[in-house]
Amino acid sequence: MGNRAALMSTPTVFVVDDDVSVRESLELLIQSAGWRSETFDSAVPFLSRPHVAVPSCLILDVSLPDLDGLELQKRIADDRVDMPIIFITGYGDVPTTVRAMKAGALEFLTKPFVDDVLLSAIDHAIERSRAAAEFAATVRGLRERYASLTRREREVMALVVSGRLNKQVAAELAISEITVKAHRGKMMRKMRADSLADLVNMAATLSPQMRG
Amino acid sequence: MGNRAALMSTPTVFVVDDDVSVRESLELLIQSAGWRSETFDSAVPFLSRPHVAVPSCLILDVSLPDLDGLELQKRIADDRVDMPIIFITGYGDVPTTVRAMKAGALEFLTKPFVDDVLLSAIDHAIERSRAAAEFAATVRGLRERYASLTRREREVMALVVSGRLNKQVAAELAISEITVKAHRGKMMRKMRADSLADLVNMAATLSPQMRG
DNA sequence: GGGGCCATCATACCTTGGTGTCGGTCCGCG
DNA sequence: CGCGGACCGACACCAAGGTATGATGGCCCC
Repeated sequence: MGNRAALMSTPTVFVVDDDVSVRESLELLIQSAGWRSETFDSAVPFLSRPHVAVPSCLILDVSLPDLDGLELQKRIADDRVDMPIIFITGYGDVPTTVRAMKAGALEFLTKPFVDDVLLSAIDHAIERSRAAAEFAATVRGLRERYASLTRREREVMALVVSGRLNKQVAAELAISEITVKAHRGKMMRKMRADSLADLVNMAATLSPQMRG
Repeated sequence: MGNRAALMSTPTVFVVDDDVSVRESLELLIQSAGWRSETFDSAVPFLSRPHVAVPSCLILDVSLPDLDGLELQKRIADDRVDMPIIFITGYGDVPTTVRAMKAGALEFLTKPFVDDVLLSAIDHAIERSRAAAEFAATVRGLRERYASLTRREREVMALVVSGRLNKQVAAELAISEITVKAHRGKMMRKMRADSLADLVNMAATLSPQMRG
């Protein structure tokens, strides 16, 4: 138990702001609060940085020399779902704030802000990042298993989770019931589902990917 | 089919704003777009108005004489989940905007705004209201059925949706398997679930209420 | 041509789920 | 006190799920 904290990797707080004095003071604040920090003076270098495998968040200035903050937010929306964004800005207007929040920003702060407000926002962000990463990993695992199914197995799975009996599945696919059982068994093993309830929940989590 | 539109009740747009000229112009705008409208000069009278049974939304001024807009939003958050809020304000500041959006506001507009922007916001709001009302009705139905279960039936349901076999349920509850079957059958009928898959989905929808 | 994968089906066997009927105890309520 | 409901359980019976073994044929690729 003693070295568990040492083994856990430290969350990273990214900062993208074109003002060097802001970067420096934020870096100091972040590191003194016990997180790792990495700063960038514009969006493009940040985008080319490889992803990290630890909980993280992004403190992002709205106005930037290359891509502005909202653009950057759009770029990483699909890409890094486990990196919540905290916006900071010198002169914030309402429409920009609304756009940022609608696009899923966790927080939107105007400079100057109280340090504690930012620190607690980071706290929340890291916590959310952790949860999002965990969920993403689950979904990734499920998608891999689903991808390993054959077409028939997928068809059987879809009908089974919708509550059809083997007999009905057989009728809808115009095959015999025993064949359905074969597909079903193989599918359950591939999905590593150890009960129908399990499978239904998996399908619910997967439902966005199952349609596409 | 011909009189179906006539039978469908018209969505209602509520307006709470202390400026009479705003109320009047909004009323005109809303009604000319084909919706019903009801206006209030402050929060309290609005709160005492009975709920409507049609899709609806609320156009809400941030600053009001009695309860301010954010307070009112808090009050109706649990109460009227099917009434999305569109904020309007003369002098909007960023922190207020953030609070409103975090609390689930659909839109936050600063006066003066383009009519079309508001109209399309109302469109979205009504659509969301419709969906929310439908979902709420589903949940209400499920909760009623769940409430009609006896304690034992609920215990059996919880174990069944977690993937346990009747045999295992019997062991965990220290009763015989045949009794589990009896409870299970009665529970399925009461819940109007016609397959295990069905029940698992119901339980997923109900899960917030099942814990509490 | 052979090996691998997929899909199909069959036979046989066992487990699990589901229902109906019947009977019993306990408890609370009018 | 009697009634209803919850809870428990047994017997019987049938439907559905699950697995093992084995076999056939199509297809693709080396």
